[in-house]
Amino acid sequence: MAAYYRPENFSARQCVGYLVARAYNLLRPQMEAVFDKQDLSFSQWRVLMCLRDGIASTCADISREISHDSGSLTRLVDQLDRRGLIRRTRDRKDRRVVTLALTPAGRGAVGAVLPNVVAHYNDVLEGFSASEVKTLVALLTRLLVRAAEIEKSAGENAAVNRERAA
Amino acid sequence: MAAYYRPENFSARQCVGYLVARAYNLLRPQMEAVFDKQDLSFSQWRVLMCLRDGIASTCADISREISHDSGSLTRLVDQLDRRGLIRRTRDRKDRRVVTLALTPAGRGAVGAVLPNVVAHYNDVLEGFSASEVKTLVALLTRLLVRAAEIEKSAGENAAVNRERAA
DNA sequence: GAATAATAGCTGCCTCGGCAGTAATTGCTT
DNA sequence: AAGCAATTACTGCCGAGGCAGCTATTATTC
Repeated sequence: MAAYYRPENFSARQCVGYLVARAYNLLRPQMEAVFDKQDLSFSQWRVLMCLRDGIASTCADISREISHDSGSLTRLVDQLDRRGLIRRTRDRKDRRVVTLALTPAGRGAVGAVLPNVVAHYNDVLEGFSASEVKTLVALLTRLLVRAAEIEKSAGENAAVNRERAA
Repeated sequence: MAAYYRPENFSARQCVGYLVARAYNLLRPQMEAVFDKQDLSFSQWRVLMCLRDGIASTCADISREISHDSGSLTRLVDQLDRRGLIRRTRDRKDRRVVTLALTPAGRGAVGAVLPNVVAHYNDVLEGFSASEVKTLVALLTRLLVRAAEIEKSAGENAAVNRERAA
């Protein structure tokens, strides 16, 4: 695309980033309320979903998936481990890696909250047709992929700069 | 809509909330990097944009717009005020209210960063047609409106419960 | 094969932002 | 008119999460 936004006619309310931030800031506390009964946080839930859906199974992969730094993830994993919802296993082949897995209790917790999560998202999507939701999901996914690309190339540039400085 | 999601076939990657969170977590640090040169934070930027676009002009309205609590907003306003980017004025009609306005310096700061902001968002939207962006903006806006409705009714329910408890 | 780089996970430290509580002001009720 | 509820802005307090630094392990390079 040539260039959708221009400085002359830029307005926050038409800006994808502004809207995403606003949506996140509205949805997140609502999700926290949904998880409150089960004593879970939204971030913990995201970790559980990564494991349940097979999106990622090591600390490093999960931290990339949910954009948390590795330190923050260690603490999240600590909490879930302490409550017996997940299990840590040191990898045999690569002994740096800790592989995570849902325990039966963890699967149970997910099953217990899932109906409430589903109900809330359906509530938020009231008035949307199925095809509209599909479109939204598809567009957000594309945005995501692109943003991750930018992230990655920014990291590489930083590495190059570090090298130049040395 | 009947019910888009169901517990049986729910997957995180197809979930609007999961995608919004991921998008936010990717976009936000990128925006922080854009503002870094001007010593602005993304949150400060959002306040400035509210004022520039006439979205809101009091602490209370801005705090609702960006979903920050009033305490957090006070501190954001402190920072911007201290740097001379905005001006606080106690309202004459309603003396509880503090009305905010951009100073010339504030307008200058916005103008200085705006091209970089625009450039970054265009970068993120590479590969999107203009109509796709319009669709995404429209769908996100509808999601937002609905989420705000839920937020509001949740607050009313809480008030009712408080009353019942009393 | 030794040296260097890169990656995984972990630990202090610090900032941002949410929560609860406060004072001042206004609106509502009766 | 008077008291009660609601709203605005502000202040301590605390937790979540980012950053820098660390060790252990693996990959790369010479």
